[in-house]
Amino acid sequence: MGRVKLQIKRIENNTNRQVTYSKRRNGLMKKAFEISVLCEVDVGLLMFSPSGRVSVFAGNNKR
Amino acid sequence: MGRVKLQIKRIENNTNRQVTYSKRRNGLMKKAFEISVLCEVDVGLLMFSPSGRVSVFAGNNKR
DNA sequence: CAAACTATCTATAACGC
DNA sequence: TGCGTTATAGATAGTTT
Repeated sequence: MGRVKLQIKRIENNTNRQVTYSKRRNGLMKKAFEISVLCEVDVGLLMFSPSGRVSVFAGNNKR
Repeated sequence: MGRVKLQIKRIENNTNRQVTYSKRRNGLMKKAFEISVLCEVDVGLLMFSPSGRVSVFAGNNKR
C-alpha cells in the first residue's frame, strides 16, 4: 500500500522503521481483532519491538 | 474491503464464515511476516479455528 | 517530533467457473 | 466445495502541517 510498492526487507532507516512498526502494529492488531469477531476464533498475537516493548492482542470467542 | 462494507460482527452463515476465516488467516499471517522482516521484530501469531485446527506463525529477526 | 493527510497499493467480499 | 476473478473497501508510504 502507500505511495510506492515496498520491498519486503529490513527498513534500514531507524526512524522510518520505527514509524512503520507503529503503523503496521496497529493494522495487524485490528486485523487480529476482526478475524476473532467475524469468524469466532481464538487469536493470540505477540510482538516484541527492538526497544523491548511488547504488544499483545488476545481475542477469544467466549466473551 | 471487498464489494461491500463489512460490519465487524460474527458471520452467521457457516460456510461463509469458514471461507472468510481461510482468506483472512492467510492475510494475517502474511502481514505478520512482513512486519517481522520490515521492522526486524519478533512476532508470534496463534489462531485456533472452531474446528480445532491451530495456525501458527513465528517470525524472528535472528534468522 | 508527532499527528494528519492523501495518493496509491493491498486485501478481500461477492461473484463466476 | 473449492479456486480464480473483479470491484471496492481498507491499509499504509511518503508528504504535509
